[in-house]
Amino acid sequence: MDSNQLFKIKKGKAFQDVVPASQKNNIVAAQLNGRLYDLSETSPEEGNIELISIGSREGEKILLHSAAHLLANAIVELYPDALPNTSNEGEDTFYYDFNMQPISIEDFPVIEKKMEEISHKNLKIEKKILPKLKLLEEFSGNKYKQDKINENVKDGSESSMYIQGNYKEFCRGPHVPSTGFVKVFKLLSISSTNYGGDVNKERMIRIYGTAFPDRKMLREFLQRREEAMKRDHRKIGQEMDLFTFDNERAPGMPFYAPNGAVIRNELINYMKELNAKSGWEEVWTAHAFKDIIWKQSGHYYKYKDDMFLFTLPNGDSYGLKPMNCPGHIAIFQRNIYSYRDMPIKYSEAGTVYRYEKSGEMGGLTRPRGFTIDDGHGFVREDQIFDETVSLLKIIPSIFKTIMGTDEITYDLSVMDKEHPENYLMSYKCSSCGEKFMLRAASQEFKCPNCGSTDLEADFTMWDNATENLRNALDSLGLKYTEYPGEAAFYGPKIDVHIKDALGRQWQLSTIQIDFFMPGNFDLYYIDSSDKKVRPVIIHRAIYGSYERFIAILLEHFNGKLPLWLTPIQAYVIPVSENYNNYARSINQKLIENGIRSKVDISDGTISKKIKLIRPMRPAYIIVVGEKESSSNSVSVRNRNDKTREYGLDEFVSVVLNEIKNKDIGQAF
RNA sequence: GCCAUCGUAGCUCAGCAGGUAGAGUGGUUGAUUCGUAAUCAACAGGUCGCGAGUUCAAAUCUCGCCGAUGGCUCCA
Repeated sequence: MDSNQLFKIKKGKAFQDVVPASQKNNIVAAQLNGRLYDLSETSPEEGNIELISIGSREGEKILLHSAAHLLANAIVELYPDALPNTSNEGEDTFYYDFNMQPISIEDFPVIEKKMEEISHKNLKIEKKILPKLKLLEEFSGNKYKQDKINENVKDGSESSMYIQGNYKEFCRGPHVPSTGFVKVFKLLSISSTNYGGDVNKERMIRIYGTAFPDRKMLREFLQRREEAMKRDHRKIGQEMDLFTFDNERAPGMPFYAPNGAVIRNELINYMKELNAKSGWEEVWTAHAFKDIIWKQSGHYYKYKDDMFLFTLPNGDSYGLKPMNCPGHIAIFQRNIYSYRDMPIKYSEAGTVYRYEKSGEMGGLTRPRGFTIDDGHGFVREDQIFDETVSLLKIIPSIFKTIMGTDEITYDLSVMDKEHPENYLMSYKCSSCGEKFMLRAASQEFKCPNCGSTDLEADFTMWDNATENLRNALDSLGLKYTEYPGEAAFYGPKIDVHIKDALGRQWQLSTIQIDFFMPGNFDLYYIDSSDKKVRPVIIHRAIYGSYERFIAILLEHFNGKLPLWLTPIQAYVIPVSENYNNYARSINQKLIENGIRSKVDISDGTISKKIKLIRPMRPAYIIVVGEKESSSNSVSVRNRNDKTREYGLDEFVSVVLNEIKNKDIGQAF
């Protein structure tokens, strides 16, 4: 990526006059005091400006943005009835929403041709400042633009409009100086959306595209895209024979075939190990509960449309668990606890069922039944810090071990103190002194004891929990971003994101503080002065869900999982029938050593067998014939198609070591 | 739930101006006994997602349903 260059500018001078002649085709905008300007604008003050090159991060964004406008320009020329709404830019792509007749990707060539045409004309992109009323007039035929103007421009004030040829756009800018700057672009896909993202409003057509400074970058982008497609976990899952879906009889429910069950079980076992080390005790809870528990937990009222609910012939109403916490709470409630017993920490590979709407499902990433590495810690308020630290210590090491990545980011979601009514808060009644909890936005705002509405909010619990999460992050020196207003209504939380091999961010782990459930279930422990005290629940998941995590791992590793997770660790092929027995004995020896091995004594050539087994991504393919059988050795082929000879015992120990160390790469 | 596209053999896909299905691969059997990405041959495999309609005739056209994919919304 290009770096931007610094220049001095005087007040009132046009930015474009500062651009060196040799750079005219490369510079798209200027930045002064953190604000971006079009090159055609004049500087409001004297200062140092940064010239934004088309290849820089900001430049790319401007390019994508301008490409979106180029698309809209082409669309209105080709489809005069089309009403452009709004555009947006992502990492490498842009989209533009239109209210227009349905089109398909078959129309792309024509649209792209029109875009090219406009680009070739190299129309100047001009900025015009107009008063609000004038702007509304300019866009009188487009209610979307008018809405946008009304939303963004105060009455009596002014804003900018951009003009390229006959096309005008209400926009803040900046843009590239002329349409000719957008010369390498491609339309990618089409989808639909609703105006303002509101399902009740009219449907819009969203067209996605991309643009780059040069052809090479576009080509690379398309290759990366294709690679990501090839790595789709559904495709890899089929090639490796990991799982299947029975769309007719159990839509949205993943079924693990033996190979997939291996991966799942290895991950579960690893989590069990980690839980044991950090004091999270394994429990097990049932899958079906009478609906009273979901009514008590509050899930019923909020999520009943998204739950699997059923009534038996005798009238009993049940629901499949959409969450594991009530089950863990039920276990917690079997006993009475002293403050000395706390924390009580339960964990379970807990399968939950959520009736995701038909369009919301997707492979393993969004199934209707999935298993969470769920944990619920029942803790004293003063234990939040320690428990959070302990989780935050373990989480990065887990992902380092499994995925080999250090690229982890942390989000701290806290309450929006301007709007305490959105959260479950402690209140003290000013007239009777009663203390209680209440979520003002969804409950009647009055004292449950005397009915007074003179209530005093008490932020202590929230402040304390938030401070503990913050301190936990700080004490480990972890960088994090704080998001006010993003907390759940029942408590603050920390989310952990991992970047995969394709550069995508995934939210995996979560640590949530919950003040709500303990109240719903009237949980308590006995403190040192013999009083009942409400514990706080810490919800935690590290992988998130096994299904989603497996999908992420498959795409991250392109199916070539670390050996300990690999379903077929060794695949033995004899050179001919004459060596079937030797091949069998190798296979047997590997299996006896706990290595997942298979032997292929079917009729066929080695080449063919290798060809057919490769998509299954066995870690090591072992070919044996005369040479090996006479020297008790194996010829081993790794996933990079390199081969190497090993004595049998040596190979076994190499493999066992690789498994034990959970190595990311192969032994050779 | 909404919009778009799609649903043909275990898998990948062809057939769709309407005339009741075809390839490759996998499977089985036989021949071959083979040194690291497809040995040869024969055979078996499908009520063309489900249901209705139009028609003498539907995989093909129409409608409804069920599913899948990409988005939107949602994601405790």
